[in-house]
Amino acid sequence: MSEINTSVTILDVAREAGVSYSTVSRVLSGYNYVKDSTRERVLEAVERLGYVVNQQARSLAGGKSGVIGLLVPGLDNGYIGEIARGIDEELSKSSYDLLLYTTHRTSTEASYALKMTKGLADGVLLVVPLLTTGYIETLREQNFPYVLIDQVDPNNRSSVVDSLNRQGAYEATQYLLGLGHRRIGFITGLMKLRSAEERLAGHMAALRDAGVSVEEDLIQTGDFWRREGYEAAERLLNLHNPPTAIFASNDLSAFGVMEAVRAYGLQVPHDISVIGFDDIPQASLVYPRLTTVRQPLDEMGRIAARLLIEQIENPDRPIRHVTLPTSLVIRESCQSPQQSWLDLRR
Amino acid sequence: MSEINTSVTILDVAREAGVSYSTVSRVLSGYNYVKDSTRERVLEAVERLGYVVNQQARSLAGGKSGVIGLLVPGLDNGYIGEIARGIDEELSKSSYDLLLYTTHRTSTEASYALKMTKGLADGVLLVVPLLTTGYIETLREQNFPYVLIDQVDPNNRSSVVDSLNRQGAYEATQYLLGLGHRRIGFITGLMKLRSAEERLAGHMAALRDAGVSVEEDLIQTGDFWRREGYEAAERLLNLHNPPTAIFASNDLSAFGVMEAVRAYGLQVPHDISVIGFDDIPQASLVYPRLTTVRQPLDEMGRIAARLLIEQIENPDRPIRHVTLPTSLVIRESCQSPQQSWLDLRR
DNA sequence: TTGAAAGCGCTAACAA
DNA sequence: TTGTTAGCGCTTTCAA
Repeated sequence: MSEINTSVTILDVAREAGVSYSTVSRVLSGYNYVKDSTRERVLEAVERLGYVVNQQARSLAGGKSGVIGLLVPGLDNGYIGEIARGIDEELSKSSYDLLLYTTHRTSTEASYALKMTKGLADGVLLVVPLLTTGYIETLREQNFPYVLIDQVDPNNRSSVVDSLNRQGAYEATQYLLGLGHRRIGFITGLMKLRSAEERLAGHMAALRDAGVSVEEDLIQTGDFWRREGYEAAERLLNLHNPPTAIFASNDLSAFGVMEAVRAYGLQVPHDISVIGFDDIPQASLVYPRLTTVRQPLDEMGRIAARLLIEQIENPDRPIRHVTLPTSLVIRESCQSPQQSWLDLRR
Repeated sequence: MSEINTSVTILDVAREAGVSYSTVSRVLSGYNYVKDSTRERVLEAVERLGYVVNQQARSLAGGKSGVIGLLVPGLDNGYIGEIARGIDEELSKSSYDLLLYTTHRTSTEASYALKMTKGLADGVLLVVPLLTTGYIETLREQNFPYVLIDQVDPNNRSSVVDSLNRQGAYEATQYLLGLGHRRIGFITGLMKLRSAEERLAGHMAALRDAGVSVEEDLIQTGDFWRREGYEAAERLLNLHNPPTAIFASNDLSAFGVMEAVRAYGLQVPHDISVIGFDDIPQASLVYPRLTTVRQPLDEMGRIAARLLIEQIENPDRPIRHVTLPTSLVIRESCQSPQQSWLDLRR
């Protein structure tokens, strides 16, 4: 290996400034008991040599990395992007860097999470579906700072930032009922996830409270992805007596629904109303613009980042659970049921 | 899996396995000359103690961090997201982790870039507008691996992955001309950037080659953002003799154009055709679906990541410049000019 | 206010 | 095939 390593270390700076290298370290880490003239000389030397601190060494010696880990399933849906934006925004106000891990549904979350605890990161933000919760326990036992975003620790022992899924879904269904819909198709999310469960529960509760009976056929299983949304919508449209409105458990699957509706030669919202959940940026770009339940994703990210930093800098802080409100964003994908296309076909 | 304990080091593993700790190191770094029985004993001890390697220490000692830095302006446009997806996909096939830096237009790129060279990352991917190129020189001088994405080193001494901006723009304009448009508005990108320059050049060339005279009013300055797209479109629509088509230098500003057109009570494509550049995911979600020049962003990310890894693992590799083709994606936002709304108003 | 020195956990010569 | 031993660049006692 013939690399010329031109890297300047504090030793060089020390020599240049004519002080010991621990003094340089003190100046650089903002230690206060340094004579002003010394500090100045050191800073000058730093400048002159173009010295840049080596983070690795600093973290190894100091036990802190200045890095916050973010564990997400992948980058391929607006949902994660919004959360990441919020996190990034908050971190840019601090001195923490962001180390991004995508698990790509390979269920290696646990190993990533543990890797971060070993020096790589000072804390970790988890947006990962908790399919296996074992490592959460491990993080907790090791007293390693972490915050869950949009998911819940079944044991209620973790800091969490989420939103009122159940209530959001309740309001969405209420809205559809208010428009006059009685046959409402519902496409679930990935039912292993708490949020999916809660959205379904909110929907059912709204129906129940309105005295509308629940038909099993109208509840179709989805997984929060567009494709499943499409297919679940097909199943709904193929029913003997199809719904006049479809509530998809997130925007991505709502897009799939809209596609399916179009593929059936029907129109949103004239023939079928569609409502989503999340309000990712694309929701206001699709045609017709999607009516949906807004989850303040970016804010969830921001708050989670803030909680995490607090926890890192003050380890005794008790865990916190922050739940943000959702809100119904009414756009153009819903209307009162018209004379049904089904009737027309009869 | 047995319980994980943070403070387990290779020393503990060595003791547990009854070998020296360098032997443990050998086993863990996949060194081959280890007796099978020894390897087994070590691995067992690792398992039993729940040992996880400390990356910081490993990188400090080994001179490699296993991290690739990604420097981007921000996460708030589909463009970066697509590139990041490609990068992430490629990295997930390797053993590199991704450290994400967003500069938030604070022009601190240089310091981030240098920070990464000091142990934090083994190489860096830059998607940042090169407003100041000084640090690129520094990277190069230090022989630190880096690859530029969608931007060009004016000195031609860097590895680059980009696409045929000029030709893409040429084809887009040609397409509009083919539809019969003669008054085509053009909204530039941020003109400090090479890509913006090239797209304008392609547009002009197509006009010239078709013998269509260029009117200065029809070229409006934008900055690749939606808002400027909107405002530039307004300026075009306010012209005494407005265009029948608008070519925006990227999709984001094309969305702004569509909004402006709608705000003027006009319809895309009936009254005004709109064409974009990039083909970010949203382009096929807007209404009408946007006709645009596709840049294979995810592939650019993938290739850049691959080039970077090659360069890291084989420092003598010469720099490379990969230029990917663009392609016109015809959707629904363009049509032949109709009897103009302008005429109607007269 | 400063310097000396002991690590942080690991890799990689060099010996054995 | 394995052990010994320097460091990697920095932080942080402990003394002075």
